[in-house]
Amino acid sequence: MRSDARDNRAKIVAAAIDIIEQQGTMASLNEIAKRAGIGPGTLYRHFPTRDELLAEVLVAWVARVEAAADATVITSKSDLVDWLDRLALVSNEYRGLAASIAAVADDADSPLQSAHSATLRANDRVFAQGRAIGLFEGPVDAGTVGRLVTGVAMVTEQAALSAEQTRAMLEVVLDGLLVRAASSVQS
Amino acid sequence: MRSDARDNRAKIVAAAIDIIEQQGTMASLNEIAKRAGIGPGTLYRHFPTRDELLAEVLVAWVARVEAAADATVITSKSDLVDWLDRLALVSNEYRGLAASIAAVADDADSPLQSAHSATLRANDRVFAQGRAIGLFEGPVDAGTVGRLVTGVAMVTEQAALSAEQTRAMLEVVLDGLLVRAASSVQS
DNA sequence: ACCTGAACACCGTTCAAGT
DNA sequence: ACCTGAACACCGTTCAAGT
Repeated sequence: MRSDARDNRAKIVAAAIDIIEQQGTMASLNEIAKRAGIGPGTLYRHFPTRDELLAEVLVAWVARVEAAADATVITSKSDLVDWLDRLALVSNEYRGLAASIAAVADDADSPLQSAHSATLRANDRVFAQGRAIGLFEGPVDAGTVGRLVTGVAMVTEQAALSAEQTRAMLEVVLDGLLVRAASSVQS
Repeated sequence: MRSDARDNRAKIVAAAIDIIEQQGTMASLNEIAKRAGIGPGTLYRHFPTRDELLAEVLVAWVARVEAAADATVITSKSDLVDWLDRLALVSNEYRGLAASIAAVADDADSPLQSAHSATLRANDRVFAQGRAIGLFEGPVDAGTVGRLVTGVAMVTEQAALSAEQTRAMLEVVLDGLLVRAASSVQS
């Protein structure tokens, strides 16, 4: 890789982080190119699809999601709600992010796959803690949980819901999960 | 209203129904105008915003939602899941519909408000049946239910989920609602 | 090998000019 | 009073021409 190419690539990613932070995952690629000080063709040369660029922008995000899961200690049911809440929040860290990741759920070859599977794994680990301390016993389908949280994140963004409205949904979701997994703790 | 104006309005709505059925709520307005055989300016004269046009397209849809609620008889918990399933399906009748309606949730003056409140009322009536036959006793927040179903509908579309995956989410949601409303029926 | 930027076919939206 | 359709500022995307 030539040094000017390497420089340009870095400039594109920096500009993308900047602009996607402000405008969301659907931000104009031409605008990102302009902000990076390069021609649109150069952006396409380095990132033939929007998702490839987005994947690069999300590298730090994925790390943060995994760190959040690692830092989470579950000692009660409300800790699990807190976790789901945090996950929904993080899924909306950039506008359109939840939708961008959801759109890729069944495409194993997508450059965004690591972002998608990172949230699944994070969820899995946290729920494993819940099981370990006896909050429930039966199986909890990680896919269903992930999809529910994504759905909650998507409405939250689209309808500009308050934190309380979002949490109310997640409490319902968690209660549903716990009943179905034969929770030993009620209410 | 002049007769040519009335004709044009009807042609626009017919074209909009056609094209929105195929392409979803975000279909190109210029394309709708072209299909209607009129200039784009004429479309904007009759429908200054996309939502005003969409509201017209949804008149029949709203009637169908209310008819569906009227035709629904709840005799068991699984009937309620069936209802939620039906509501999610109907929310995705046009691509982008769930999102279009959600975006308008807190705007009482939106032309789409009748579409939004129709789903809320429909839900309310069906859940009232559930309460009447003793499936639960406590209050169920219609807003929370509506948002959850919308969220489920949105992920379903975005991630191209199967009917089974969607239903799995709705079963969790309903169980959560019932626990929180002090259900007298378990599993 | 890589970059530029004009060009293409589209958007939504407006508005002078027509009838 | 209503309609037309060219025009504007934008998209995403491509590709000849440059270095």
